[in-house]
Order: sequence, then C-alpha cells, then structure tokens
Amino acid sequence: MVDGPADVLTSLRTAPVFRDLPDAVLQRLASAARLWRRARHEPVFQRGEACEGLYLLLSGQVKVYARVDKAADGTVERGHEKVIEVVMAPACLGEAMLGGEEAHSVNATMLTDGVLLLLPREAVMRELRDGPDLARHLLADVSGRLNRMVHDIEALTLRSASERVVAYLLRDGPAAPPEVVADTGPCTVMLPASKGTIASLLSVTPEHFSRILHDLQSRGLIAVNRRQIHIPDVQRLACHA
Amino acid sequence: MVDGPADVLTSLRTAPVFRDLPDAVLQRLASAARLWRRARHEPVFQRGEACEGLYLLLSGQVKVYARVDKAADGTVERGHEKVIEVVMAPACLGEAMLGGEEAHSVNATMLTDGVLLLLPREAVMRELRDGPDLARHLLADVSGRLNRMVHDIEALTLRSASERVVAYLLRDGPAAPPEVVADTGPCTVMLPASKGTIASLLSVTPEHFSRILHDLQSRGLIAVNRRQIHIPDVQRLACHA
DNA sequence: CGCAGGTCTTGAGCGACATCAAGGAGCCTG
DNA sequence: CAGGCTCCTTGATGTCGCTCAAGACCTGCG
Repeated sequence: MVDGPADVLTSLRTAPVFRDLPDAVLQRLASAARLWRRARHEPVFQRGEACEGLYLLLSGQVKVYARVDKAADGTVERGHEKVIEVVMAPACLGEAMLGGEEAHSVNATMLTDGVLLLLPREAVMRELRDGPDLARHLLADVSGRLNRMVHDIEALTLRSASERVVAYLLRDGPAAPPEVVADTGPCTVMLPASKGTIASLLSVTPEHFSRILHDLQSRGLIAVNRRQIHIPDVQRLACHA
Repeated sequence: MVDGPADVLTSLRTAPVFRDLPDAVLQRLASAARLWRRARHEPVFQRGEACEGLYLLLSGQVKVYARVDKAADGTVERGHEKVIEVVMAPACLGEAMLGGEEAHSVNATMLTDGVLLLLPREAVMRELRDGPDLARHLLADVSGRLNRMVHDIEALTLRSASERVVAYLLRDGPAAPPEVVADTGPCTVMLPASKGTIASLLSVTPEHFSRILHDLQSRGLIAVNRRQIHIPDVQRLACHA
C-alpha cells in the first residue's frame, strides 16, 4: 500500500485534513514525515509520553482511550478503561500537541495492523509559523473534533444508554459510506471494532450493551449477526421510545 | 470599562488568545468588531442559530449548555439541561464556526451582566486566510478546549460524582488566580456560579451535589458558607477515598 | 413586617445501570 | 477433535445517583 517515501506525498493527500493543502506545504511535510508500521495491540502513544508530533493514520484502526490506575497499597492495579474514540484511516491523530501540551493525556493503541505517518513536532510547528494553510486546515479538524466531543458529553449526560446505542447505530454506523443517509428504509451497519470496544465507546458495560442489543432485537428493530447489525426500518428505530 | 471603539483594541489584548497577536492583525479585527452588552439571563446564541462570528467575553460570565427538548404530544416541554462550560471573562466563545459549522449546536446565556465583542465571521475568516498568526493562536485555544473536554469525558465515565466534586474544588476552583497552586495547606474556593449550575457542570443533580458537600463537610474536609468553600487541608481532601 | 421568589437542603423510594459469576460460541493450534 | 482462547451472553444481586415532594433559608419588595 505504502511502498516508500516516494508516495508519502500522495498518502498525505488521502486524508481530508491535508487534501486541499498546496503542494509546497505537503512536500515540506512529506520530507519530514516518518513512516510507522504498527501491529495490532501495539501502542501508538501513551499517557505521559512526550508528544512527538502529529500522526496520520494511513491504514488500520486506532482506539484512543483513558484509563484509571487505582494505586491501592503498593500494587498498581489497572482499572477500567474508557474508549474515547475509534479512529479509522485515513485520519489525523494526536492533536494534543497543537495546544502546546508537552505530554499526551490519553493512550492510543492499534486495533488492527496499520500504517501511520509521523509528522514531527518541529516540522508541524515550522509550517504553522510560516503559512496560514496548515493552521487553517488543522483548525477545522480540531474544531470538528471538539464539536463531536461536546456532542458526546451531551449524549452521555442527557441520554440513556439505549438511546446512545440507537443514536450510534443511526449516526456513526452508516456515517462512513454515504454522508446523507436515507432517513428511511433498511440499512446494514458493520461495527468497526469488537462489541466490548464499542460498548466502552458508548460508556456502557459490555453486559449492558449486550442486553440492549438483545432488547432491540426482540422488538424487531434490529437483527444482529456477529458484528453486522441490520436495521429493517431506520425511521422506526429512530423514533423508538 | 469599555467606553467605545477607541479601546476595543486594548480590550482584545486582555484575552490570552489575542494577547500576542501583531498589532496589524488586532487592528483589522478591532475595526470589524461590534460591542455587545448583555444583561443577566439574556442569550448570547442558541442552538440552531447561525454562527455570526467569534465572541470575546470581556466581562461577566456565560454558561454554555445543552438541552433536550422532549417533544411529547404537541406540547414542547423543556427537559433537563447540562452545563458544558462556565466561561469567565476574558475568554473566547463560539469556536464552533471555525470547524465550518453553519449553526450552533449548543446554547450560551449570560450568568451575569456582561460585555462581549463580536468578531464577525467574515472578518475572522479573512484573517485566517491572510496570515498564520490568528490561526495559530486559535488553534492553541481550540486545542486546549478539546483537551479539557476529553478530560471531562474521562471524569464523567471513570470517576464517581463525589470524586468529580473533589477534583473540581481542587483543580478548577483555585485554578483561576495561581496556576501552580500549593498542593498542601489551606485554601478557599469561591464558586463562580450558583450551586445548581455547578452541579450541572459536574453532571450531578442539585440534590446529590448538596449531599456530597454535606458529606465532605461532615468529614471535616471542607467548610461551606454560601458560595465560599474553605479547604483546611488540600492534600487531605485530595487523597480522600 | 409579611409575603413572594428564587436557591438550597433533607428525606424516602425507586430505577437504571454496574458488578459478580457462570456459562456458550466461534476460532485457532496442536 | 480435544483443548484453550477470546469474545459474547445470560442471570442474580447490588448500589449509586435520580426523582419526587416538602421544608428551610435568604433576599428583595410592597
């Protein structure tokens, strides 16, 4: 897929964030970029580590998550974790540094084998200083992410668990292929990760998530088959109580 | 405080976001800015309204919140609301537009009388296009806000209500005056808004918030007097179970 | 002063969701 | 195909925090 530095530039262009940047900017970034291959379960970065730069995920999936480490008497037991985002290629990762943060405040690990591009901190900073283009595009990217986070907080506090699941199936599920999905008729959603991961993303326990899917299924609103979820009637699911 | 357009420029400079911008940029922004006075309880913008531009809060406080309107049979009853952020002057507001959003997805209303500066969308966009300075500063601002939101999600899902209250008292309370607070000894926190508002910010009901404060008080960890909360020993509060 | 208006507190009961503890069901490996 | 593995499901039980309903408190105002 990505054979060498020769086509790093075209790889950059696959990501929406960079697509419309002038060639000159992309070439400068490409020349500083480093190609990273990571296997499933390998960390991309972890909380507390220094921000090396901006990551561009070219293929594969990454989960961004937080963890509470309960430091009981001496023994450091790893507590539960919360998946904040499942990032799917092609997309940007590790924007924390843009706020001037020195260290990452969350963890990111590969959900699948994948390839990423590291744009070193200095190269990004230099580009931000020298021209408006990169800054403008990153601003749009980060701002969009901020909006999504606000939306998540809203869902988390104002909606019930089953409402969150339904909203996920309707919005994030078919969001990938068609931007404007038919708001009626049938539709099939493929979960981008294990049910446990999706459960954590929606801030419910795996058990509860399973029960909710079961419940929706028993009402004939969805049909579950492994990671495939078929929705006979989108509208009917949308206006479930 | 702000008498006219003459000192709009100096007003701009009070906000951290704009402080270090070159004079030329500030002057262009200032000439396009419009001064807004708003009384307590007046809305700044509301969900669904078009993003007019970027707001700079010069004095007063604003609450940014989401609301679920349950549309039962005909009657539009206003459901509960969740305060996402209490913005205190001087600070920036309404960054949603930077992501290309046409309409606001949240509401913002004055908690106190206050003055804001509206930087119209076109002026901001023009500035973003023409030079790297504003974009870089806004990028840092938005990115910082993103980090805070992520932190909030983390707290919301991984911490209990009382832990959130304690964290708030320790971090957001004394965060205003000294950036690096002594992590030991006594300290007094003044809630920036009504307890009900703070409760919503922390995603607990007013009742539960009250109980938590009462509980902390009964353990001698804090002393509550109206909106003033005295912490005899910061460290002891920090490591409460 | 008395009364009205928010704001905060307190109590009782309940419900949504988590936790704990066993099973199934694919799936790889030997 | 046994064996282990991870992922998912299902049931029983517990609890944190919400809901509902009064009452207490402060503050301004006629």
